[in-house]
Amino acid sequence: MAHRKTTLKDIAELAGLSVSTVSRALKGDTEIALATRDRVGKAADRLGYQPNVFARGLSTQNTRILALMTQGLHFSAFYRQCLAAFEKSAHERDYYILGCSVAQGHGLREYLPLLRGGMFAGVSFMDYSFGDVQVLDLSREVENAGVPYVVTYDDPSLPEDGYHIVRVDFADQARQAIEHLLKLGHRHIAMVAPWSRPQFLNGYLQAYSNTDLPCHRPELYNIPVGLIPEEGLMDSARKIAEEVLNLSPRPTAVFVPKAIMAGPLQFCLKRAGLRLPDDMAMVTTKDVRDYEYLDPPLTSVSVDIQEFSEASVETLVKTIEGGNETPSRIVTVPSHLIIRESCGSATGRGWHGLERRKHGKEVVL
Amino acid sequence: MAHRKTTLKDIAELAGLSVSTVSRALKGDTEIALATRDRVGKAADRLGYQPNVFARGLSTQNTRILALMTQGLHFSAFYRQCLAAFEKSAHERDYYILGCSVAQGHGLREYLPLLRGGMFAGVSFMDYSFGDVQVLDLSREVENAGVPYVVTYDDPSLPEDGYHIVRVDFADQARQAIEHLLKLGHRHIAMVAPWSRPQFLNGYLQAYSNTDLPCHRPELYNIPVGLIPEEGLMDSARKIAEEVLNLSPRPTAVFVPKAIMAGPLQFCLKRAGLRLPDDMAMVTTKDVRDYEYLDPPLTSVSVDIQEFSEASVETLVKTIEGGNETPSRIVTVPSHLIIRESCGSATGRGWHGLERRKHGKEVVL
DNA sequence: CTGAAAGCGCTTACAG
DNA sequence: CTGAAAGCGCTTACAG
Repeated sequence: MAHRKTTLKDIAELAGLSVSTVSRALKGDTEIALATRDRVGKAADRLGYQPNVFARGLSTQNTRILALMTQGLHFSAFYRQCLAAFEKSAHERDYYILGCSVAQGHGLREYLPLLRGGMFAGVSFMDYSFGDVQVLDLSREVENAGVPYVVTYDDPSLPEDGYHIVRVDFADQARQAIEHLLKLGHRHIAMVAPWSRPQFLNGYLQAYSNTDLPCHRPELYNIPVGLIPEEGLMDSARKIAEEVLNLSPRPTAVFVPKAIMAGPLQFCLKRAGLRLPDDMAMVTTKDVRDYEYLDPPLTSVSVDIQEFSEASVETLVKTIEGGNETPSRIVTVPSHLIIRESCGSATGRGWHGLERRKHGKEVVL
Repeated sequence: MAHRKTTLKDIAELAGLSVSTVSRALKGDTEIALATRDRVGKAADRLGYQPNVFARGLSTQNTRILALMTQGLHFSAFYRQCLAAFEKSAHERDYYILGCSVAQGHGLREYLPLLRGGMFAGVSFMDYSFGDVQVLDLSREVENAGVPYVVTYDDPSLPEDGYHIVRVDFADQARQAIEHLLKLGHRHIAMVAPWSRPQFLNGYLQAYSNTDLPCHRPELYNIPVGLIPEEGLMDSARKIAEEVLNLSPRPTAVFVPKAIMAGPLQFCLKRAGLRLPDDMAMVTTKDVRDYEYLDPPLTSVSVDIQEFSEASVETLVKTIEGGNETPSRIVTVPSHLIIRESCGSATGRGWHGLERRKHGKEVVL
């Protein structure tokens, strides 16, 4: 099918040098004469040289292959954008990244032999709940395999010491979102948050208490949702929309930290006859490009994906290269409010701000 | 972070044998005394041995890692089920499989260094159009890297010789679907097919000509669609629904080889006020479990995923292990009609068959 | 500034 | 039936 792959030896022969020199030249070792480095580079290009990842990995004990593990990767636009950003950060450090979708035992069968087989130089666990037993098992596997890892996206059930954590402050996100909505005059705000992230509720309550406004029955206005299978997205959204609309008094805004539901929920609310943003303001999290194309475009509070990925990759690479002695490291990536039109913004279509209009339409789901 | 990985040497020491013997024992070489094999197996288990993929790959020149490349992997339920099935087939042969989502140049940047770096023992190109220049470039890259590959899902623009192809007969799928619909009494049938797969139209026409029924303006009733970005799915579906419903005479059935659109299209048709299956029958392709949970459950014509994956992995592994001399191989995987309720089947809710009812409802999209 | 040599963890002819 | 040895393609002390 094809020519044998070109190796260091081929280059060495072509350039009349030893394999060791070629190896050093290629990695830009300044001990090697500049002229030599040049010559080697040219020869390598001419032969289309690409280092054999396996040989390199064996020799250095660093495969330079990182795994980004999360559940429902590729399902969520946010995860996919993260993967792309991780990739960018990894490449800058001459690492590769492979996205592994590992959810509740599923996908593990696929990656475990590779993990144990020394494939990965490090793994980043993204957006897992370490309260979940399955996830704990997974992390134990990784630990047993002797693979360095970082936990990105935090988790409350994780002790701080002994872990490398790139943290997103969920409570702060909720606080920012709710304060924004309170400032716009909303008083009854529903929240659709992941079951496993109680921090959002803390932030929600904190925002109210910061303003001295009364917080009406938070136990009802906060709607926790579990893991949603891809196929069940619209169905869940419809149910949630129903729940939101049946609250009394009817909320005028909804904060959706369960970001995967934001689009579907918006769709369902519109189908239910609501005019957005007038009848219902919306804020979500995990900002992605797609929010701009939704109607109305979604306001969100989110980490900057690139900044976040950068922090995660940097921490991971430091851990890998620093060896066992790397002190455990906690980084918190800040969250910012990104205002679009879903709360009635100035952008594009006038400022709706405080004047919420009553709607008399029949709501049909 | 963790104990050094256990190696063959560790087992050898524990069992009081040489590394070579341990290596052979572990792969079940019958030359090795059964008692020895046993002892080695026990020792390996006790130490939690897992062979280092890199060392093995280096030594055998076969990394045993396969790549399944397709665009929009994980986006489509079908692709994901395929990945799972490939995985199963691969594992039976002691291979691993990694899913790579590579679309129009995108994702390539990520996988190319790994590909060139000798990571993959083989790659399966799934459901690509080799008429596309980008795809040709990709295949050339793979070829230059000296990596064996198979083309699964066929392509008309591919010459047969010199390729290993696992083929799906698109024309036959269309013929089966349309014949099914014609038999049920439908006379005006819309088709939503991928732009890049003209074979579907051939099958469509053939079904009509087999029955001597007149085929009304196929150039209008066949609606070609291009690549649809994930975010644009519902929008596209809405547009397509509109197009279908504006055809005159209004079709009573639609065949959707662009399978990713089937669910969304069904949803839109329902939202447009149609009663399914009475007002519109539907057949699609790429059968997945999810079809069973849709309302009404979707009839489809499809290859059996496991059979298909098995054929693909088998062909690929033969090519890898057979070396350059493997004769080019073409396998066609048969397609079957899977009848559910979306054409008004006997299952569950009575037989609607020939009596199509007129509907007087307003159609709102 | 460059090269010879050992080693990463495995496999596989080749001896015995 | 088992072992010593070479080799896969790279990296990296260690000499010179």
